[in-house]
Amino acid sequence: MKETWMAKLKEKGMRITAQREAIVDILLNSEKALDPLEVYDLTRQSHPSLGVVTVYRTMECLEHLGLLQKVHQACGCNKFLKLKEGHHHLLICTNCGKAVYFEGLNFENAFSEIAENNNFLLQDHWLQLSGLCPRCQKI
Amino acid sequence: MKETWMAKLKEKGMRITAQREAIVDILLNSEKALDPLEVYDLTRQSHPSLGVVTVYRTMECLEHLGLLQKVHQACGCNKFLKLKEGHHHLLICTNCGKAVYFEGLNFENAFSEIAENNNFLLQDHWLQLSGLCPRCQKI
DNA sequence: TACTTATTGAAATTGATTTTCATTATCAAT
DNA sequence: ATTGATAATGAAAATCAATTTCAATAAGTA
Repeated sequence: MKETWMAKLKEKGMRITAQREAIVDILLNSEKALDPLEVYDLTRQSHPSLGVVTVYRTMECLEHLGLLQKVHQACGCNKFLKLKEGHHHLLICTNCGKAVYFEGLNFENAFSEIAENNNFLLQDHWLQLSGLCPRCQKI
Repeated sequence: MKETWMAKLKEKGMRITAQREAIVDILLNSEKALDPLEVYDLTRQSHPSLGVVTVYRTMECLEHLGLLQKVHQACGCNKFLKLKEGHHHLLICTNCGKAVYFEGLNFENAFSEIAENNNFLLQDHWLQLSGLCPRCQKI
């Protein structure tokens, strides 16, 4: 996974640096969406000299490369999650933030119909479920 | 409509002021979601001495009273729209921002099933469609 | 190894939002 | 109507996230 990400960076002419590797490590190992300042704090534990700006810039790149996806939550709208190819709908734990991509669902037709009924030309949709993950239900 | 809103303010022990009336007018007459600074600019056209702080505070109250709903869009996550009772799903124009509540849709069961499949306890869901409104399709 | 150029991080800047506080205005009780 | 308690207002200061600037540094190719 990490190899894929670093290869994609290189492919775009970007350089592999210790900072970028550390940031990527944090993002790939997190099961919840993180905002730049959270990534900054986590990454600095192993890389204290890291600057915030680098985190902002790196995360912006990763989003443009299609490796990260922006996730909106009650606790903030600047959170990013590793993108799973082909999946855009998330189930998010309201307690710990754990995010899971779910599948086996096709609402496209229903959405188109609604748009038509309102004379809109459908371009996109946004669906997100939230609740308690298995672990947080037990606490 | 405005009477209902002002009555609700009064009911909660809040006072009716010229500023609040002006802000409520703007929000009730807008067919798109607005953020505090947009409301500030629009309201100042008829009420130049208005302060930004008052707009922030008033909108926060209106949200707590259940009269305004927060709407997240590509163009910002601090936008507020008058809440239509019982409706939470929106169709939003990507060009002009026009927002329409739609109905005739019940995904509750499908959503519950997805949550169950992932061992999550469903608490909430968030669905928003976006596209071009009738007017913007013609431009 | 040297050199080109992308990357970095500190500091300054911006822009939105919040807090503070003295002044003003609302509204209930006279 | 007048008064008075107190809610509301708005200017200014403070805060906080995010962006820009720029000189120093490091990556990776030649």
